[in-house]
Amino acid sequence: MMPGNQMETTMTALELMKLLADDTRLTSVLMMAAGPRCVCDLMTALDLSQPKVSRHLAILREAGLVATERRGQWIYYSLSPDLPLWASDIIRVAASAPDVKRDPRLKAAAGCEAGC
Amino acid sequence: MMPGNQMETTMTALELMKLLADDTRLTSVLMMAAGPRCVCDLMTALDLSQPKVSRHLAILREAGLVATERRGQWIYYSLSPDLPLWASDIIRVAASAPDVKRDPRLKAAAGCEAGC
DNA sequence: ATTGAATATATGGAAAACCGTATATATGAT
DNA sequence: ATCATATATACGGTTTTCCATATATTCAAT
Repeated sequence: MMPGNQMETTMTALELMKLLADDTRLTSVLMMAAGPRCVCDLMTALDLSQPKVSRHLAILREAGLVATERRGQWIYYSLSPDLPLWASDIIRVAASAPDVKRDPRLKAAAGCEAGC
Repeated sequence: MMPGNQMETTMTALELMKLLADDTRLTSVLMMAAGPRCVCDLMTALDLSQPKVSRHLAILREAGLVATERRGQWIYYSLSPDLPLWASDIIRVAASAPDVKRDPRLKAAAGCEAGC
């Protein structure tokens, strides 16, 4: 398989809601909405174990919500470039919810603070 | 307790996603976005058992997403009038997803066809 | 007071989701 | 070739969610 491929081009509203109905996945997606993130970015920002982050990212990837790009030693995740407009709109609006704007985990600057 | 009260005024993005991450609840909410619906409306439109609809509506009500109003023999559910804008925006955008627009269950005219 | 219709809740079980731990793979450096 | 780092997956168990069935409540009509 070539890198940067998309597996799913269609997505239902229900499927998107299920993907976003988990704290790890929702917060990861909201971080990616501000730019690509590698796994260690998310690990440190969300203070979660590596397998946990990786497994949830795999779910997002298999659903076609996020795309991956390898850069040397690590892999960057970002929102899929061919997301339908309604889906990226929902993510954008969710990012405007007060509790999200207040979330300290999302205030971390882009780029891995752990030096990875 | 007085009728038409709201129990929860705050809601997080994650909580909303969890509420919408179930087919019965999502479709019910999308139907209510077009106007108030009684339980029998939803039962017939979605072809679901009464207890199933009622239980999911209770979940939406307890979360403060929907409000109820009794009219004689039956009870109308509608989107809570004091939903934050971001939440109603997400519902509105979800209603624009292609699979939702195509959903035959949502094409039923307002008002109970079963004559209730 | 009884009945029937509409709605709500309780209960037990099945299915799905999530998690921690352990292990595997892939890359880059020595 | 070996090692360290980054990431992915497999496994077993726990928790959560969902469901079907049965029962309770509430209102209106008689």
